[in-house]
Amino acid sequence: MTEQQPRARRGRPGHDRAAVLAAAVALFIRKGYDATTIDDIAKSLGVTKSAVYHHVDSKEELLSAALAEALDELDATVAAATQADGPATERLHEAVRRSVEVLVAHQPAVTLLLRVHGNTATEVAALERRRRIDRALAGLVRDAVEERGLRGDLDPDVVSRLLFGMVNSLVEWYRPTGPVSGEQLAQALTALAFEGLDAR
Amino acid sequence: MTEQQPRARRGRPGHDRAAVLAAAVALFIRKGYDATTIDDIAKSLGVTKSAVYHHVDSKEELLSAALAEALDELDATVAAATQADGPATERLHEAVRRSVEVLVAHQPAVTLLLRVHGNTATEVAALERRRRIDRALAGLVRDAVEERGLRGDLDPDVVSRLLFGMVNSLVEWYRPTGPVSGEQLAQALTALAFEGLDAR
DNA sequence: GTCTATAAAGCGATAGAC
DNA sequence: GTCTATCGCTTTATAGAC
Repeated sequence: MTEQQPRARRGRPGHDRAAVLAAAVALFIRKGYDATTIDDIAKSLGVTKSAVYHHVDSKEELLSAALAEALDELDATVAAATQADGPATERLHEAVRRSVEVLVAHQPAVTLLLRVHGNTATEVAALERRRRIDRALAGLVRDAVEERGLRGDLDPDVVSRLLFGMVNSLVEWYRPTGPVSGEQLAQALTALAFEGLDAR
Repeated sequence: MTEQQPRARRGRPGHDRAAVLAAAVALFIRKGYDATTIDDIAKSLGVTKSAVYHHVDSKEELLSAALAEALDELDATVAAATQADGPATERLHEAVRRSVEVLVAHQPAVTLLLRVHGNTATEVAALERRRRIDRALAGLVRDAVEERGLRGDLDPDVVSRLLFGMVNSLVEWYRPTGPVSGEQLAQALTALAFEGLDAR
């Protein structure tokens, strides 16, 4: 996301690895990883398969790079929430808010992460990293319930699944270019989750 | 789901269409539709590819059957909530409760529906039916806000996405054989959504 | 950096025997 | 109801020219 536009040179496209990755991720999301062929990626860039293989070694490498981007961001979010001082309830609020920000800023990569099946070693490793993140967030919810910051009549593990299930569902519809800003979205989600939808 | 167990006959497995469908759906969920081969389905039943083709005409037909099951159930839920009498807020509560029930009772089929990409005509048609369902539920949320049954400071369309995004996320983790019953789950989800997580 | 050509393997689907 | 054998096509990936 740092640079783009291969500064159209007239004649040969002249793509680089980042351009191939971006094109691949867009197609992985639209068609699914397995249904996307190297030829699809090549055609979307206006080149042939061989040109794509000049920039990357394999199709799986493209998936791996996208998953690493998502996992690194989510790891940082969890680390911040786990290591910070203060009540667990406040740290949970912050973790939810930051998670929404990550999903908004890295929507393509996170979308792929949430759709991984575990068909290859790359995918299994990503699923394991994701499980660690989920466990850490569930621990935060438990702590918040124990310090009586959250209602105590609901199972903390179920609450954690529902809460972050709602957060993760954002990737299915939210687009930063739409009418809702990332901040509005985080506000609406935390309001729904912590205060509820009932009219006051 | 009406009958099962091909009443083990000793020797030839003797499968039927329902057994092939069940095996296929389980693999579609575990590996993804595109990554699942007819040979995978055959091997999971202990037969060869040709035996599978004796029961079904194509791989896509198996997906189509599962998607129809999910869509028929969700259509019925929406129809009940739309046509019932009474305040929209009460009908929304009921729609959420029934949606959870459908996801629990038809988890495999609904999981596939939520993962459809639109790569074939079958998938595009399923996505269109699903969009109609989502629109109807969003209309219910709007009506509930208008009659002041739900808080008015949040965008109804965003609320609808978040609420049913949370419901749909159930397919990613909930298993009827686990420690949480379907009723407990519906209770926890409606409590979170309408009352919120904050300690009273 | 991109091309043509091709190797090697996998996949959906069918034919015909038992 | 299941088998072996095979067709025809697609796909990942590589070799070598420009």
